Amino acid sequence: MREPSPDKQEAILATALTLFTERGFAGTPTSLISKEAGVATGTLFFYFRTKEDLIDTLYRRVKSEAAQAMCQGLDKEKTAKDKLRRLGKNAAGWGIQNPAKLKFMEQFAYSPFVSTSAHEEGMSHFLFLEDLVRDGIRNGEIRDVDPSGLFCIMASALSGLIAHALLTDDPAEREKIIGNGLDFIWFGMKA
Amino acid sequence: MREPSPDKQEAILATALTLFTERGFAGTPTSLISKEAGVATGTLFFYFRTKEDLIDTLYRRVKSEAAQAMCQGLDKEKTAKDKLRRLGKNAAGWGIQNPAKLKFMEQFAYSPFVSTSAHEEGMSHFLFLEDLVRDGIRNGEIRDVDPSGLFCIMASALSGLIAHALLTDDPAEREKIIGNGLDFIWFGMKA
Amino acid sequence: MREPSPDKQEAILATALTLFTERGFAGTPTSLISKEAGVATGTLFFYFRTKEDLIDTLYRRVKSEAAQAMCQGLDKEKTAKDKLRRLGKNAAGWGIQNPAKLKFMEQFAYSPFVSTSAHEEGMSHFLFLEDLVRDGIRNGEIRDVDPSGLFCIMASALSGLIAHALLTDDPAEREKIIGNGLDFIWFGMKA
Amino acid sequence: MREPSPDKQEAILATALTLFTERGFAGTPTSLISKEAGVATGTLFFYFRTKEDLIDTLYRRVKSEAAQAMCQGLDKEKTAKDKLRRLGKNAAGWGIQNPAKLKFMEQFAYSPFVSTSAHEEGMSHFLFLEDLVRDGIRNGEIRDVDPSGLFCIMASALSGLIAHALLTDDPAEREKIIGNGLDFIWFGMKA
DNA sequence: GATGAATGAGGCTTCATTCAT
DNA sequence: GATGAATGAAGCCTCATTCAT
Repeated sequence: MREPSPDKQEAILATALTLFTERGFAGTPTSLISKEAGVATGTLFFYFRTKEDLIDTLYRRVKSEAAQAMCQGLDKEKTAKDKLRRLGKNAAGWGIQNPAKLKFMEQFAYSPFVSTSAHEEGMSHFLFLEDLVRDGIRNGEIRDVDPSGLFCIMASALSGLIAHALLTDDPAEREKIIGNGLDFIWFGMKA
Repeated sequence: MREPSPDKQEAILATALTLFTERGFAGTPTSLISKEAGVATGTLFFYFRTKEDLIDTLYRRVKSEAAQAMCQGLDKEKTAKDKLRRLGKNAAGWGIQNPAKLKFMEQFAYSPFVSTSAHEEGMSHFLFLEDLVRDGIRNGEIRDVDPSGLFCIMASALSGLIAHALLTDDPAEREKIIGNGLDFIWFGMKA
Repeated sequence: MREPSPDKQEAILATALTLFTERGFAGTPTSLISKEAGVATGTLFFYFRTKEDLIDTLYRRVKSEAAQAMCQGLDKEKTAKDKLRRLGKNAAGWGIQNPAKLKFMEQFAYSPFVSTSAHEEGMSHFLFLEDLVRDGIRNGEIRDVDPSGLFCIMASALSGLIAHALLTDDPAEREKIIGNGLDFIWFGMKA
Repeated sequence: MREPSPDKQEAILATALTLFTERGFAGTPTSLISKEAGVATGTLFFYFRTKEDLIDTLYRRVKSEAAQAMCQGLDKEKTAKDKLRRLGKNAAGWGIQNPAKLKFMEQFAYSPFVSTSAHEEGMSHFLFLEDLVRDGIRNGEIRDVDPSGLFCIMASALSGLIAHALLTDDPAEREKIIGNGLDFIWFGMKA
């Protein structure tokens, strides 16, 4: 029990995720995090040098987890259309399963509290998406316009879509919303 | 803004806008705002009861200004397609002219520092957009799916588009990016 | 009363002097200083940016005051012998009148809590003493050896002398101790 | 001292000596001492009950070692003059060989971090010096004034002398400085 | 003997806000 | 209206010390 206990570190991270999304970064005292996580003040600073270090670690993790969730089964799809649809479904599914993490990502995507390096690392996990768009253009499935622009809009649209899907609790309706949203995105992109 | 201004309230608002976007809300002491605005500490609290009151006022103003900018000449357009295109151009144009205000809006769109009432008031200026989508569906120009979903994705896509257009300094290229982006959105929506 | 009140700053300095000598620098919380000085926590940091700034200011003041006290009437004396004796009496007199300041000087003379620059400034007030020794050597009153060495030993001896004189409360005995001590120093220096 | 040492207690003491003189007592966390000494945090507290206990032990040791060094060959000298000169040379020699220990002694001579009892014990090793002065007075070699006053000034002067000798690296010059300084002291004391 | 994760009191400092002038 | 000295609650973080392993 006195060996490095991943439990405490995990408890701190999980608590911080919730509190940061609920109350914002500056609105969440480290003392509250440690109290809610059931550890002592000092313990938080044993695992994370500073409060910034804590949110940075959290940001990297969440971004990385989100990226991984989006990739599931992506290589099984052949066409760009299918890949994008699978991607969109993965993203929507993950976002709906992990609304706190999603909200955290959106809230801190432009936050000055997250270090530049963490922002960059977070971004890096999603670069493959741009290649995906590029490939679709090359083989004629997707409209031949600036791929980074397409990608950027697609990402924004997807995020809006998930946010909207989260407004309902009915799985069937969600399914429909997501389907319609992915149609929107695909019609916007296809050649 | 950094010179002794005849209108101290405006100086405070302008300075706060810049500093909040550059350093975040909690990262910006009111003392810094008053110093940069060239007024005394107490003066800020004469015009704004609290720091929250200041950001709230700012938020309402910026949202309202953005909404007004988007409406320019909207009633001159007849079809939903033309209305949406005009709208998109207005939005992109305003965002590019006022990047600080745009960044401020995005950064504080989900911020707990802005009061719920300010958020609601901000949102209210954009409700007419949903009607616009609804009308388009009614007359067959726009795909017949849940209008609020369409609107939500459209807004997100537009925001991503502007952010992307801001990355370049070349007006011609911007024009092209915006054109492509508006195409994306229209193809995603049209019947 | 809301105009810059030298009273509060002075109260803080006086309280800090006492507490630092009684309890050491690190042993004295800033909260204790402000409480004893009758001001709020924040007031201390309004007048002194940091705790280090406070001790630095104190150090500069005390050193400067001590130096000034030692110079009193020095130019009225003609010979090096008389000058040194007057100097020694001044020093002893000041030290006995201001034991807290003296203790403070000794305690923080080598302290890493006082900045190098404050140490240097403090030292600078006493450089004239070395010239005094140098003059004495030149006119043959003082032994012709390295003046900075002589000065250094003289200063140490003087400090030990005052510390010893402070052990008694009887003014007459003090007078004798100081007289004997100054003899010691003079016999050690004279040609 | 910085390699894994067979004797951890000694490693801790040696490291603490250096760090305390370099950074002060309060400026040196026990965690830093144990890290630099190459032991675990807990190990320090196995050998020393508290941080105060550590500095106390160190103080007693250093004072005792210094006293012992000063006594070397003292009984071989016959006259008070010779005894004092030998004493001075011993002290200067030791101080120059052990500048860290000397600095430590001076820095903590009045420190509230060192317990009263350690201060007293440290002082006790030097009491024989006062007897030495007393004997010199009795047999007419030394001026007949209060012996404790003489002793006190002598000690201070000696300390200043060593500090001054440490400023140069040239052994020959040091020799001269020490010689001159011991002359100063002797002339100040002799009958 | 030795380790180092865990503790929590307490330190320094910031900063929104007030109010006498 | 405007000022800025003054306030004190509250935040982040350090660090001496413990104790299960």
